[in-house]
Amino acid sequence: MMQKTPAPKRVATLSDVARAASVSTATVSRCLNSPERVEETTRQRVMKAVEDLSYSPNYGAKIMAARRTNTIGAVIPTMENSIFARGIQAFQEALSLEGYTLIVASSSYRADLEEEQIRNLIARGAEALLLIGYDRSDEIYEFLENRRVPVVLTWAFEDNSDYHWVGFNNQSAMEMLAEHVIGLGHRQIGAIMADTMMNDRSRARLDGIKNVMAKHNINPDTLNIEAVRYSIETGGDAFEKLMASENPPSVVMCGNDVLAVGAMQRAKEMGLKIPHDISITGFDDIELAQVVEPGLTTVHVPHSDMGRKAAEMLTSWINTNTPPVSEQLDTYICKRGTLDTPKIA
Amino acid sequence: MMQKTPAPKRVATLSDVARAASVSTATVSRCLNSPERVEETTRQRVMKAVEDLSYSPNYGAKIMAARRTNTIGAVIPTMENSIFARGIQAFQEALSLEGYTLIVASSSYRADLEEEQIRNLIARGAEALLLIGYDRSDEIYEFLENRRVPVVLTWAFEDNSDYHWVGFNNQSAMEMLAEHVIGLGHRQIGAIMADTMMNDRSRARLDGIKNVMAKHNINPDTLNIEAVRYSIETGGDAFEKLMASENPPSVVMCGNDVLAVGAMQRAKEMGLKIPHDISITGFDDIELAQVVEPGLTTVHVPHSDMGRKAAEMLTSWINTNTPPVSEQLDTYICKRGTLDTPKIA
DNA sequence: ATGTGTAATGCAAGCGCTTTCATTACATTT
DNA sequence: AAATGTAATGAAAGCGCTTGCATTACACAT
Repeated sequence: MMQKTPAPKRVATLSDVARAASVSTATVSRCLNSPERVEETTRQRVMKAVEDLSYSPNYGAKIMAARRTNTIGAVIPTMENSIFARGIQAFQEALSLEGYTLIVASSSYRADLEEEQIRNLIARGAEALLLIGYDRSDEIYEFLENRRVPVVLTWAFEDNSDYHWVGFNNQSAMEMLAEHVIGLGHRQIGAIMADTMMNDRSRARLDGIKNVMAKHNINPDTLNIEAVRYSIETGGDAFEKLMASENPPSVVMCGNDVLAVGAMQRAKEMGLKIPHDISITGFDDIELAQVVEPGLTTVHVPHSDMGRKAAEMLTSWINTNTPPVSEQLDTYICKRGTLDTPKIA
Repeated sequence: MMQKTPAPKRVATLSDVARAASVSTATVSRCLNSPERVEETTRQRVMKAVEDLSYSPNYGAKIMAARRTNTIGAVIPTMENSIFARGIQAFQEALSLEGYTLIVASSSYRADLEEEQIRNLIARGAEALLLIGYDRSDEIYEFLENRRVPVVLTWAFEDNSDYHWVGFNNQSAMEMLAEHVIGLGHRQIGAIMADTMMNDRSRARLDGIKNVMAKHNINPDTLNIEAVRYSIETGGDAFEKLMASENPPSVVMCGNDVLAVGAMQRAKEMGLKIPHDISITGFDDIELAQVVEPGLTTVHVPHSDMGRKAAEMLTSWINTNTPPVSEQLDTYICKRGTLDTPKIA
């Protein structure tokens, strides 16, 4: 079987089925989409033909004729690590409850690719979109608005915004953590963040740290920042660089858990005891954070809630044609074992 | 903006653009799909109209008219943890190099959902499919064959098979690990596996352990098995159960890394030292495995290679209409710190 | 028998695009 | 000036489906 893919025989269409079952295409269509509207005996005959011919509807034709796709799209920066996994999983579960299908695309944190993916999803018939953060070109927002596409922005939150959000305030979340860190006595702080170009979440988190430093009369310019791509490896490299600087930090605050775990690993390799010799914090509270040792002190983000609520907002928006009200979710500090008072020099 | 979604004004179509630019729809289509075939000045006029109207092609119409989708589908058991993430990421990167788009669906390890998703992807125009393992109904294989859909099976491998594979032999991979484990002196073995119903990988791995036990004259019936869903939590619970049994194992071999990490965590909570008091092994070698402490001894699976090769096979199959030859990839034991000789009772 | 209401079915238009084939416009050759 | 070739464009035929409307079949009431 499948050995030599025989001459590409045409695939069965609705009218093939109709012919085989000696009915009209309309009847076949109804059998498939609203079976109660066709008589039992006819339906059985039709279904048999469907079966025999391995018929499967052509989606293109279907959405064109029906003008509905029941599809919602999401474009996320990456599928590689699990930062977005839990949220998207919850999103998709909630969507399927409402009868929608999710299609996901990833942008590799690149604005141009994201834009392409957005257009792609729309072209593919996505009736609404979940997007991460808000840093993107005016053109694409304009495009979305022209097409009247319901869009909900997640993983961030902004008051008095024209957009619709379900997320959290990255800056104040990080401020909370920074307060805690500085309260513990840390003065020399290092930061490992994602590149802040076109990454509003990362930028907000960084601003959070700086704000709190300023508030406590620590010159924000003394914040030693490494901007890198998200990965365990790069997190480790950044950590090493930070520690090699002339005023090595007593705490390294990381833009997310992946980076933090990379830093932790490298610290261990360098013979540093966490948190005795060096404190490290993360952001996101993904699986990884509770699995490393010691457990990573991080900011807990309500991934599942966010996904679920985003789904509710979007489906209700589609159904009622009324934009939903934005919703701000809470984060909290998840204290585990990587943060302590600074080591006495 | 977006404040109250005004009356759902019709979205621009190709002919709207054509009218706006005073050309025929054919010309607009050519501008978009083979710009070199239309004169510079005309093209500019058309592109301006496209821009002005925020035109975006209707995918349904497009695939219907062009009879091509440039889309390849994959259905994976879960997106939640990162077991499949690296492989799929590589798959998608390789595909996009060839000009294909990937659409992913997940089945939650449920055969019925997987079948639904497969039909869905086909209906949506997937020209080929990547599937995990081979446990699925005859009907769906028949369906796929009738429709002449190129399908490559991954994460497993079988010789002399009618299907096309790019993967590895789960059983012999696990046998290799079991040999090592038993060679270290372990006799009382525990296993935490995914439910083996409709999960060929899990079944093969389990068989691997039993085989090697038999070979070394250890009664395979003494293998203490816990079958659970994949998660850290359930892995921990299973571990606890295993240790509470009357002949607690000196080593717990887990069906994958997620389970193993769960077991490790619980072991620590129970005050057990790894690997001194208890040895634990995993399977997959995902990120998690190198991050826990001690590092998890596990079977390394060539995720990225598998994804990349699967993409090559599928695109070449589509292009040449010739099924590719299957490819078996190697796994190896990744020795880290969770496996040692059994503790002397 | 005839009339009426209802459920089952068919007819055919049209969804928005691509593509073949024909036409037109223009440059080049004779 | 006529003939020829070439590049740019347009006309129109579908692609496979849904669905509004028309038709038919049949049960029941008159």
